[in-house]
Amino acid sequence: MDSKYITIYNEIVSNIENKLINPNEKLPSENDLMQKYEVSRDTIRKALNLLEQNGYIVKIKARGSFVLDINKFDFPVSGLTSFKELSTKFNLKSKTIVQEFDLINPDDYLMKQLNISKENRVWKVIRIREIDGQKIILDKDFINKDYVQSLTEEICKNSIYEYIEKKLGLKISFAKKEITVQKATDEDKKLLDFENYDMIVVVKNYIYLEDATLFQYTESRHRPDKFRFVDFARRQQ
Amino acid sequence: MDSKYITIYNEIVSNIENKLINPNEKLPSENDLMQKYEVSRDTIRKALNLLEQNGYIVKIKARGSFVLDINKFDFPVSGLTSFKELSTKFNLKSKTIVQEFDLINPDDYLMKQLNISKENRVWKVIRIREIDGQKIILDKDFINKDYVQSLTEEICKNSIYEYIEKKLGLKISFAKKEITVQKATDEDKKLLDFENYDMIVVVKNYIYLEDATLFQYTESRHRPDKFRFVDFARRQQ
DNA sequence: GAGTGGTCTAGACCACGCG
DNA sequence: GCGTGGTCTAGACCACTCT
Repeated sequence: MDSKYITIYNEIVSNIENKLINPNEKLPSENDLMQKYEVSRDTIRKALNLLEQNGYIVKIKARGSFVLDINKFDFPVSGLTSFKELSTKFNLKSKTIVQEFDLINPDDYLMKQLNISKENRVWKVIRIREIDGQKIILDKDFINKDYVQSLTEEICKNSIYEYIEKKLGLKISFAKKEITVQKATDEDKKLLDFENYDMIVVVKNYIYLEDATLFQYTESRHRPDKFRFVDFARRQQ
Repeated sequence: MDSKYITIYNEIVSNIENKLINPNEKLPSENDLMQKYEVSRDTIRKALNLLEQNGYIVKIKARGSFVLDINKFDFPVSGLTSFKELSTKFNLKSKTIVQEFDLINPDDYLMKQLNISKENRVWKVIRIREIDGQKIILDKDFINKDYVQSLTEEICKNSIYEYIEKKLGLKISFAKKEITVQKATDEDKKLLDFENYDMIVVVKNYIYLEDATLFQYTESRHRPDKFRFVDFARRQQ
């Protein structure tokens, strides 16, 4: 059961996405919305703040809240959205090849990345992502076994996220992401359809659970021409 | 005069940055903070929510709020921070060369990017950013003259942002950012110290004012080896 | 002057973690 | 069972825009 403000948020989001409210149009005032949904102003304000944070509206003091015409569906790699979620969202013909699936002892690099000791065990999953018949992305996932006891190759073919969140009930709360561009390695060139590029876009993801423990490190290596990252940033006051 | 919750936010931020509260330590509970600052709980919660959004803390239900050990100063290109702000923050030896400074009629590409018509006039500023003696970044700014009447080459040598925000009092509210990797152009290779790279990282920025009008389009072209983007993302519920 | 969003207060009940 | 953060309410005053 969602809270009231989440329900209201979702309703307004679908109104915007289904063009029941058009870009640049004004939303009803907070007072009107209070009456419409029969809640307090604070509840309305929570819903509107969420809309603002997620780039659906702008609130302008003494004027009202306005729908933005920034296309939300334009976001290929924003936030924490997984490959599975993205490809289903865009209806892409995609395929995942599990190249390697193992339970390993971490080396020094991994111990540092995952902030663990050599007693820990780590799931190592290497996957190749194919879109429209081209091998574009090389994903390397390293997951602390303390948090995910069992994992199968079958799960990796689908979505690890889905398994972790839905089956295990672990809650992912935030991630730190770093994007750099590096020389492509021989491995990159071997495993991907790399044409003549010599650089690769490396996205490192450090993924944290609700209690702020780091449990997964992911390195996502993209062919440069197929990489696109869109971000929506608000100016801190 | 800042509002109470902003003041409290700033105080806690400086406590965290000055290590008066250490990473992984627990903040006082909302109740304690209410008494300490003599404000209502709502005001404390606003301050804590800001801290959470900006990656300083995690709030865990029924346990408390905890300081994160993610280094905030690790963020080279996050949010809307300008080159000037970044280089002073990191004490980098940097230089800005104004390559071109003009008032132009927009071409088709620019009309589309800035969502304007051919009657509009646009400031065109091309700047080369030098760090540690190397020409690393090529910045192309296009600013709708409707919003910024006068601009000088002198201002461009410093910070356009500073001029716009402090002198003109225009408020930047949000930006849409897109990162891609492209083939470097001859212009890139001519104007930058490009060594042997043939790709360039292109960051397109669409910058909006408080009333949601698009007033600036910026294209920032980075030498691939010197590019780094760090992001902090929260999972939407 | 009416209407808007921004801030702030003082209460309330809840679900959850921990001891 | 106590303390925690999450949600919700009902009121208040302010600065600002619109007309």
